[in-house]
Amino acid sequence: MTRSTVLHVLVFGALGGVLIAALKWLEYRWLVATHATELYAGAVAILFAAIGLVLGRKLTRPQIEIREIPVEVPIPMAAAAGFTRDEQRQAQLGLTAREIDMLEQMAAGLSNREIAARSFVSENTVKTHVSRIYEKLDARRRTQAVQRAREWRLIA
Amino acid sequence: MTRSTVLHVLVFGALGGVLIAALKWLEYRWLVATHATELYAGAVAILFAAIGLVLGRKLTRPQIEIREIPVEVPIPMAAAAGFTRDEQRQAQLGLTAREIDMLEQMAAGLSNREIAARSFVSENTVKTHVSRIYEKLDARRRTQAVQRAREWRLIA
DNA sequence: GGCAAGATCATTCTTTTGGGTGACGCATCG
DNA sequence: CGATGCGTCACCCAAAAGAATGATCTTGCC
Repeated sequence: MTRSTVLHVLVFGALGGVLIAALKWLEYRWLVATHATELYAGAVAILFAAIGLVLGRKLTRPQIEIREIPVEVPIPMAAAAGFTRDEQRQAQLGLTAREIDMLEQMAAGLSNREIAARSFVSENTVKTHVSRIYEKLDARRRTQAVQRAREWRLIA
Repeated sequence: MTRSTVLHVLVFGALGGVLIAALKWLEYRWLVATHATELYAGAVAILFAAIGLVLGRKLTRPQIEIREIPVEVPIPMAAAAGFTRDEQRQAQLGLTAREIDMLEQMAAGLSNREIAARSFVSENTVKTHVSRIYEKLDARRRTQAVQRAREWRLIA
């Protein structure tokens, strides 16, 4: 194939393309001329359908879809792990800090001996404290004292 | 006013109505004849606008409007004042209902004698139960058993 | 300085608890 | 029917807890 041959092919191709385009253009003109009303109606239809669509979206109230979204709610400290000693009542009952201390260890399930060891005092001392605690809490037993102390928010 | 007068009024009124209606009809015919295209276009416009509207409402996804509405949520019993026994662990430890029963009374601060009286059994029986509880809870003291039972949610 | 409160310790005595063992009755289950 | 689990009860012994009393020491306060 020579260069001129290639050129010819390209020229004829281009001419063919132009010809087809021209024919299509004429056909289009004829279509527009003969079906003007239908085209007009079509255009109006499309336009108004679009307008209707937009209006339909914009002007109608948004549909409310009730959906429950789980939300993390911070649990109030006081209910979770927090504890506040009722110092009011503690003072009112005349419980000393040391006694509250003993009380906590009693509640932890420690024996007098164990408390004595941990507190670096004699077992007798612990017994004295414990006895006074009973008096103040009006308890007769260890478990009762612990229960009362809990109930009255003197210990956690 | 005589009957005939009334009749005349009615007849003239009717005739007038018919005349007006006729004139309107002619006017309408003329309007339709001269503005056929506009009317056609108008009708199409209205129709398609309606179609667009309907489609816009029906075929599009509903607009979701996320609106957070604070809702009063009942605090779960378990967290508020309620208590749920860890029956899992209870079974796992092999604690019987009777033992839990005793455990609760121990926690209430009752002595073996008191528990015996309230449960209508002998003090010895209570002691047996209590001893078994200690074994199962791996406790050596009353207060310790109560503490463990609380910790493990076996009692309130 | 002296008083009151709080913490410490001891001694004595009683009560309660806890450990160990054995036994009986009653269901349930394989 | 025998095994097992549960609830019941008893007896003995040891340990822990509780009651009562008295004493010392420190600290804060008037």
